[in-house]
Parts: sequence; structure tokens; C-alpha cells
Amino acid sequence: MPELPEVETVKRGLSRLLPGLVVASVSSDNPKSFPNSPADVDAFLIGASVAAVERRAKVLLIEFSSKYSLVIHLKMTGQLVFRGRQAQFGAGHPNDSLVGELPDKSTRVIMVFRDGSRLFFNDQRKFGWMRLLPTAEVPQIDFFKKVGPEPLDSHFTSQVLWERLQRRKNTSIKAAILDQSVLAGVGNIYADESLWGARIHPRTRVRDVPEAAVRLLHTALVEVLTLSIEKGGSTSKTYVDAEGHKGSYLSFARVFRREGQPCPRCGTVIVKTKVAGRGTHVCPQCQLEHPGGITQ
DNA sequence: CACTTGACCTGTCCGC
DNA sequence: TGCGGACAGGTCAAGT
Repeated sequence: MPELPEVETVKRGLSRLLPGLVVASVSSDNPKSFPNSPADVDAFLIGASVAAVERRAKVLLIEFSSKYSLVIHLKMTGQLVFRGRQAQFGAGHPNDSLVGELPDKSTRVIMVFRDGSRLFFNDQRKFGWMRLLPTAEVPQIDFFKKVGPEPLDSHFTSQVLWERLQRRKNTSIKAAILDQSVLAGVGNIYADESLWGARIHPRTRVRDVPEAAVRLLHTALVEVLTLSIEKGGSTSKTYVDAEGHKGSYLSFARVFRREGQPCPRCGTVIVKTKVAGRGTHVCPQCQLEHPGGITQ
């Protein structure tokens, strides 16, 4: 899915576009995408205005004046695309838009506001979901109770990363940083990119990663996530921001989807393999497999 | 507990 | 051109 930088980009877009808008109607074609009852929607969403848009980990929160919030997870292929009152799509639309006329066949939920603008929740694979909860109950959902620290928060130091990694000592470093209870927001793209930055082979067991390498990994994570937010995130296929535009990080990526190309650091050909059940991109020369690396 | 695998879906790409 | 299988940005529930 959208990982932290993509969800943050959507959050920033929606924060500019939504606050103050009043909900007129909500429709959904798929109960798994939006399981709340029509009665709840009528009672807590219709007539409410958007108060704020937030992000925690890879989860978006749209908070309403009714003290209810929409909790939204885009998973692999979810999109939240806003269209203003006048159709913004048409002559002169930006040529980087991946989204045409809406709704389309991936549209699962449509929220219409009183001014005629609309928010579309599109999700090709239907893994994503949004649900309405009292805002006060949001921190109590299972995911938020166990999710780890925000990597771009100033409290997230190298020492904190080291301590959080200790809960997954016996697995690969890649599996560990993908674990949302270790730290929030890292997915397959930024796992590969940050491990390349720290010169750590993704298959290395956590217990074999030296403390100095964890410090490099901390730095790399912060750099990679920050750069990607600057570039509007990564679009490999379906990701778009709140206005339907692609992100450009992948043109800056060093290893992700670059198998067969030279490593920007040493020139060795980047290879694609599988670690932790995920496609994994690595420079076999400069990403060291520390002693005791997991072989599978 | 910690760890791995399969399941959830649709679409696309690649080899035959 | 069609068909089968692998694979795709993420998490869960099961299994060991």
C-alpha cells in the first residue's frame, strides 16, 4: 500500500481540501470497504463537518464535528481522491494524473459534501477499509494499541530503534522493520531503500546487526522517509495523492524495482530476491550479510 | 511468546 | 490469442 510517505501526502492534501465541508450523503457498494450501518451514517456523519485530518502509522483519520471519526486504511491499492464542485478533471488536467472520470470500477465509497464536492474511496483489491468510530475510541482499536513509534517523531532515536528491535531478535532485519509494532509506517519500498542506505543485507538476523549498523539504519530510515514525503511518495502502479497525482520518489529510488541496474554506490548489479515473503532488492556487494544471516 | 505462512481480492505480466 | 501461474505498496488469523 501506500506506506508512511504516501499516507502522509494524502493527509496533507486532504487537510487543505476538506476542513469545513459538510457531509450530505455517503454511498458504498461494498460492505467490507465500509461496514457501518446506514443508521450510524445518518446519525453521526450526515450533517457533520470535517474538523481535521490526521495520520498515525499508515492510517488516516478524518475527524468530524460530531465527535466521530473515519478511520481509513488504504492497504495495497486504496486511494482517496477529492473532486471539487466544478469537475476539476477535463481540459488542462495535469498529465501526471492516474485517475480519470470518477466514480470508476474501483470506487467503493463516495462521500458527497453540501457544496457538491466529492471524496472517492477507490480500492482495486478491496483490502482497504474505512469505518466510523467515536473519536474518543480511536486510540483503543487493536492496531493503535500495539503500533510502534512514528519514525519521524523527534522521540524516535537510534536508541529507541535498538530497543524496539529487541522484540524480534530472531528474525530478519527486514521482517523486523516491516513489523508495525516495532516502528510505524515502513513498508516494502522503504524497507529495501533504508537497508541499502545502511549497507545491511535484509536477510541478516536482528541479533547479528551491530549497534553501529542500527545507528546507520536509523539515519537511513529518517532520510528515505523524509525525501519521499518531499517527492509526494512513490507511485509504482495505483498510488495517487488527494488530487489524483502520482508521487515521484521511485525515480530517486536506489534499489527498489531496480534489479539489473548498477548500484549507485559501487556499480554492482542489483538483484531481486525474496526475504520475509516479500520481493526484496539488494546490492549483493555493499549490503553486508552480517554473520549468521538467515538463509531460506 | 516468537515466528512463518496463507488468506483476503483484482489485475497484469510472462512463459507456453 | 488464450491459459496458468506468479506477483503486486499490507495486515490478520492460523499454524508450528
